[in-house]
Amino acid sequence: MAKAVARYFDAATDYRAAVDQLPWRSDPHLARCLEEFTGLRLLRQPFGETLLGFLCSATKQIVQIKQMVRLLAERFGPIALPSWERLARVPEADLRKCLLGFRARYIHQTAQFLAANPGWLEETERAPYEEAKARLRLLPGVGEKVADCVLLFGAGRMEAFPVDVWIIKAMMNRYGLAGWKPAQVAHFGRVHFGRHAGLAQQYLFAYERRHGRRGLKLPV
DNA sequence: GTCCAGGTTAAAA
DNA sequence: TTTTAACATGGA
Repeated sequence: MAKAVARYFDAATDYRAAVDQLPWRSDPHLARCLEEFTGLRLLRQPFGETLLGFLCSATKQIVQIKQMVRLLAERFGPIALPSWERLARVPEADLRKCLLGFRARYIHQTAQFLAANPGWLEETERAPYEEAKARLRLLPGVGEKVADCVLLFGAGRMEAFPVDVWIIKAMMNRYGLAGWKPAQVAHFGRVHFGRHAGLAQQYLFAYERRHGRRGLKLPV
């Protein structure tokens, strides 16, 4: 498990330098997260696989997302995850059998689009952050959050700051941003955490998953 | 049985 | 422009 994941770490990233540029000196909560999760690393997964994984993620628990991805690999891979080229030849009804629910349509339509536009995904991966994000958002099922996840974990863009329910909770519980909407939280995150906001996001996420389980209000 | 899960979309206000 | 509901499914 650890081994399989480890090959996806981005060894080229200088994490010491990146972490040092985060505002931990003026942010006690971030400092606490950095201390508790020393050695935390970002995944660097293949771009297309990351897109597929996060197209499965909407309002699903992580264990269930893993299950969906595993079924896709077993059913259509069959060794690893199926390519988009392969997925384009899979009927939507067959995708639905992988517990995907309404996400099956997202994957099906995305596969059709990618099949009709060869090289589009590779170009997107190479594009500057804002442009890459805008392109990804053209795909059905890809909004702000998923686009940022694909760029952070699939392209190593550390300026991406995905805002999910855990980050909403973290901002509410640790930063007093109760009632803030996702777009507002995203803006705060980019401004407050800076160039490596995505790295900070992972620390906040890890901390909130460990300590913020259940309930919206928690002792800080 | 009810609520929620690493959201997005289209319609309605 | 902002808010609301629907979307599928399974675990807590």
